[in-house]
Amino acid sequence: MSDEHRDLYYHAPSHEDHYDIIDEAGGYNQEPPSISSTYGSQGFDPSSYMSFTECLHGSMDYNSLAKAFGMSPSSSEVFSSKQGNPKPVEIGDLGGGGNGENPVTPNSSVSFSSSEAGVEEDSGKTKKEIPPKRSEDGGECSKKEGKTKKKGEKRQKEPRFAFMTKSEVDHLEDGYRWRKYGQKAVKNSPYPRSYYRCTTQKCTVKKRVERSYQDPSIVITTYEGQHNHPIPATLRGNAAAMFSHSMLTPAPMGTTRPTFPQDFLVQMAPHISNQVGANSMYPQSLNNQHLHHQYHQVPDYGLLQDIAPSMFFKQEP
DNA sequence: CGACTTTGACCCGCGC
DNA sequence: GCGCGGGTCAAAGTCG
Repeated sequence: MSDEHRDLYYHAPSHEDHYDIIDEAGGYNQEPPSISSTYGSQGFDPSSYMSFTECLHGSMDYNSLAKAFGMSPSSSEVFSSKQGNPKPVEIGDLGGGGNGENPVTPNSSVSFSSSEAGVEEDSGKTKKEIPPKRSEDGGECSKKEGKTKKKGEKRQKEPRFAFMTKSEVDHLEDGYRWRKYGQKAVKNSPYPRSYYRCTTQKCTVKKRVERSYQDPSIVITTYEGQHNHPIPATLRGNAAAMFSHSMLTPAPMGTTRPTFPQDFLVQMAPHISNQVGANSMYPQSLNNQHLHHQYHQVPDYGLLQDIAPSMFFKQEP
């Protein structure tokens, strides 16, 4: 795919989920980036402003998210802020279907993506997401039944958000409790991908965690679904506050609002690193153990493809 | 003892 | 039809 690096083309497997990855170029080791200048041209709609917390809690819809991202709800785009030269790129499934290649930016620190829920189906892998659960969980159908969903029937796709973070630990604390239910070797990568499920009853949120094979310091975390419950009390202290304050409240007049998802991260970084507070997605531990490592600038967008060719789509089909 | 992790097996969809 | 790869299951092991 070397020639295609510039094209950012990804052969999206039809069965794969598409979601968007937004690479942020905050540059946290320096000073907080100028949010408005970086993405101002992307047409962000302030009214669509929302937080990750909202996303996770289901209080926002994907169209809104997409809107907030400045993209069409049905498209998959990636925005890279390469030095004030934002470039939207479509991307494909980050982990899932993919080929296992780890889409990561060596120099980027936090990026995230999303996909719309229920917009497209997922052919098979998600089947168990709506699972008639298994007996152990309390009376579900047999595993087979769960899998035997009607053939043509499309499974509902859960919304997804993928984050690329620079961290030494694979499993970043995000305020929720997760149970690992699987681990798979990733093709073309020496690092395995771990699968986690929210331990809260009835919460079907899952997340995948994998490490970039190109840059082992980067961890790709993909959230799938939306939490239908608050952050566990024990963790909430740090986790929930941040967003509610820094992200959810309307921007004061004259202040700058982030225009893109990555900006959320950018904006939130200082909060995370300076406050004892966090949000549902980047709570306390991030704050303590990881975030200070996470924000790095993306020097060159092309690099993203070098690193994660499987994840990016060409802008035009 | 409950919660969580590990890990091999299994299932399914897709491409060839 | 077969093989591959991703995703999930579930038994066994580990930990506090």
